[in-house]
Amino acid sequence: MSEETTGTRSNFITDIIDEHLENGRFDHVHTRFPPEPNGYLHIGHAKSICLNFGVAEQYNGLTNLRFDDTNPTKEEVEYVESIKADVKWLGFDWDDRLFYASDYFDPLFDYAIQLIKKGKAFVCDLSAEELREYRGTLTKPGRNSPYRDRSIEENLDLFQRMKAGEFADGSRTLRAKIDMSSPNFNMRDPVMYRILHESHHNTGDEWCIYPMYDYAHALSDSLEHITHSICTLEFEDHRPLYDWFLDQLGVWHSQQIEFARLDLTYTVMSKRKLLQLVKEGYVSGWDDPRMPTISGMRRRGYTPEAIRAFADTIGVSKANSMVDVELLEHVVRDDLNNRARRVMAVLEPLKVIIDNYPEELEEEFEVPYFPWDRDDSPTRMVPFSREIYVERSDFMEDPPKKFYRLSPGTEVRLMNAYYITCTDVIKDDSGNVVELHCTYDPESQGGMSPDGRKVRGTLHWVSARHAVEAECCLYDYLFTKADPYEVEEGGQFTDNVNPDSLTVIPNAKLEPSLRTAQACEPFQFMRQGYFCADYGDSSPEHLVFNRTISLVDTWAKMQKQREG
RNA sequence: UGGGGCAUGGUGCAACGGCAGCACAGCGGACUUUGAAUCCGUUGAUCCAGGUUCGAAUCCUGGUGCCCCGGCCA
Repeated sequence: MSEETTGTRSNFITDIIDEHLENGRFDHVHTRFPPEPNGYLHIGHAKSICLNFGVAEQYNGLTNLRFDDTNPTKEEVEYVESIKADVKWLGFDWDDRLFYASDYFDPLFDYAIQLIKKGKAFVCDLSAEELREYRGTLTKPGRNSPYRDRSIEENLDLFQRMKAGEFADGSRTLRAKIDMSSPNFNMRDPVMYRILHESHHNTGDEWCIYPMYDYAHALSDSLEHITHSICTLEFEDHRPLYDWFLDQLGVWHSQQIEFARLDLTYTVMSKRKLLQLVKEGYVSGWDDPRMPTISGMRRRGYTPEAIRAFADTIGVSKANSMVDVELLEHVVRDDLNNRARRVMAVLEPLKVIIDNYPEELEEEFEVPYFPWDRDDSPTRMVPFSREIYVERSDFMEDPPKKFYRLSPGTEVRLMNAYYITCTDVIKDDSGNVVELHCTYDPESQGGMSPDGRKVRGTLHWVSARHAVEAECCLYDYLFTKADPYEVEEGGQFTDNVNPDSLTVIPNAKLEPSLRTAQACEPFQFMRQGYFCADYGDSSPEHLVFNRTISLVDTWAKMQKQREG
């Protein structure tokens, strides 16, 4: 039923929800997307966003955006702004339900008092190192803190004074009183509050004690009456603690559900690692088009629809897996194929002089942007003249078999213009081809000849006199290894950074219509790939285009196979 | 036997006791004013061993492999 209306497949999460709806555990669906504002969102977060918003939509439910901002040492407003922008850009709407865990510091404090009064929490004076020692090991149970049996009154007093700022960072914590012999570390009297004399991006200096994730998250979900709290696999062990807090307090009890995070080949997906790439200058910033961040992908020319289609395609499960980046690329190409205007641009120009074309003559051809829909497509005028540029790789003096492009004596079609035949090859002293001379067939205007003779090769071109120059950035994978973490002894993932991930072409030749391209507006440079003007660096005076992704290149693949 | 989780073509996801299917990748072909797109065809999988059953990817038992957990991070 829900499948037909949204196109979303069912999965183990919708199975759980269906069960809850049937057995009456819940009568509606309310999810949340809870990022910590300590970095920019990446494609892995996009999966989670699509999941949370998608599942809610599927059940006519709601989704909150909540910033999980309980650690002021890592969080910044720059990040909250970028996260809001990214979620919006992806096409999701939290309406007026924008929350911060830090909005709940007061009620969270009150809940902590309640737990103390119930004898379920205590102030502990153990140092961090001592606490680690008391916690035990994987196989050995922990030991009770010597402060575990403080009176409720003393705990209340101490906790208030922690809040009042009487104690130094790290000198005391508030801990839940659970079970130091639990095989699950999260239940060995976990820390609920730590002292941090640190300014918070949202609450400023109002607080010097901050709640820990497990405590804050469970209760934030509860306060917002979230039904299904969807998170990643590593929190599976935390669920008993999540449940414990809510049970002890007897409050609204959300169901935590864990799924496998996204892992992509040739990509790192941890905010810490991405931050390192930014800080150490491997990329120009969080929104560098090579980054797997949502802002990087946006800048590169991916559309929100493509990213959502990708999330849809990969599905969701509990199995750790590594998605092949080619799947992402396929979805991006598929999306762009349907929306990108077709234009002509020459990346590596080779001058062609058409000897029998009149020197002063200029023609303009009206060319549709969507060639498969000639009648209804918008068009633009493309100028033609005696000297044009073609792609250097479209000429070979000594071509192999099945090379359908230009070579001495062969005839090819200039897309939407004329047939030309190469008559002469001009080289410099070192033997490099610098210029081609051709003749054209005036009868073949528009790219068809009246005699119907077949011309196999079709080339894109740009009139030299009218060409607009642009910088073009071509991107390759940021890493040379499918798994960037596969390193030599003592190495680290940055050893696998691809030194050729960015190729800048300083002066590509574009057809003049591209002068007015809008940032992020998708174009297909025919026979090359999808490109868009860079929203940061491009201007009418200095055009900069990013290659979003190349076209599938069967010819290049054949060549490679021949070599290998 | 510390605890928790996961195993289906090369990759990701379905099949919920009844013919193992979809997408990507691969391979072959058609078409083509993009060596793109499109269209058609096609190779290829249930971790292992037992058991229950007329029938098991699915249920049971025992193995094996991989992932997560000893922050006052999230």
